[in-house]
Amino acid sequence: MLFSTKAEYGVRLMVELGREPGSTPVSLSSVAESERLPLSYLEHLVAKLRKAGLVTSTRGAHGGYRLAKPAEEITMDAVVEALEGQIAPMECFHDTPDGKVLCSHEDDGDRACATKLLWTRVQGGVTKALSGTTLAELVEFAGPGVRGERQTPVGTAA
Amino acid sequence: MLFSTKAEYGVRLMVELGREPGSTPVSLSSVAESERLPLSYLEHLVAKLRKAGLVTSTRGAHGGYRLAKPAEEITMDAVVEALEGQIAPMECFHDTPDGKVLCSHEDDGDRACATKLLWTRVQGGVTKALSGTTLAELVEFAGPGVRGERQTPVGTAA
DNA sequence: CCTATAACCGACCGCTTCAGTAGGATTTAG
DNA sequence: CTAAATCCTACTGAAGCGGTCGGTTATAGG
Repeated sequence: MLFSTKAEYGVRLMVELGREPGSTPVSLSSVAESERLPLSYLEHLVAKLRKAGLVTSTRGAHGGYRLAKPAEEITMDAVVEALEGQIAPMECFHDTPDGKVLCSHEDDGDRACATKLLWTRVQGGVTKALSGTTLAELVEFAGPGVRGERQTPVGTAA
Repeated sequence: MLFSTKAEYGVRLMVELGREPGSTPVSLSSVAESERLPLSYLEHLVAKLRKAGLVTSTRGAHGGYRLAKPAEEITMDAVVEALEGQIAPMECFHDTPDGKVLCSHEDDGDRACATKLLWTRVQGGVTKALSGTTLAELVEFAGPGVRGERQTPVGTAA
């Protein structure tokens, strides 16, 4: 498996938040219920999302979480990276702040690391897929939620 | 990390075999030495490659491993899959024999799984990168090996 | 003020995988 | 016969995964 359920659950959580009109915060427990996921585990995941600046929280009664910016401006590479950590195909594969790709085995004399070409291509494929997908797309793809905000019900004739 | 060192080591091993003219088998110990990898660990990896039909072995003294087919005909998706197992972005994500993509959460009523769109794209990006790369490309990219078969030394003027 | 509801935080736990080691059995060239 | 090699199984320490638990803080409503 390329990713763990942290990415799966976390993305589902983000979609759930993205469904909400905007101003009203959504409680984790309601997300846990509608997605049938353990609340206490979601707490860990949402903490990562918050630290990454993707969601904001309001504490106390009637509190909950909201998207930090509109769903159209949230690309999934940021979301997945917040949840899973740096996305690289291989341990020896860091991309530096300035966008370069490094491989720890580069010092093997002058010859290039045999696998670098392959991992670079894989890296490219993944990041392209992730950064080319916005949260808004997923929200629309998922359709209306379990909760009852059924305006313009998708799937039925207008 | 998307992949473990099993893929890294295994690919390096394949490249090492791909460097050889063809008929003479390469012993694992020589691969282990030139790639500076633990021999006994390579044994596990090469077993997977052999079971996947990517390499053939000859036992006994002067034995070793050879590619089962020319490097141009070996695509890296087969190699990585042999080493890492089924390549899917997410646990709930199987591709059936007939090429379809399945998601375990499909039964959540009639609405599609929110994350399916995302994982499908990631899957596509990865498999495209892997299946679009042949072992021959990597062998050429890596340049001449540590062993002394220096005909047409790359990097020096002809 | 009290209480219910919520976000926060850290410790813990069983399980699986990873990376590697160890020891042996079998095959084969010289 | 012996050295070199593949082959096979079992084991191990460390880390991550998926999840639980208990407790602290903050806040809206009565």
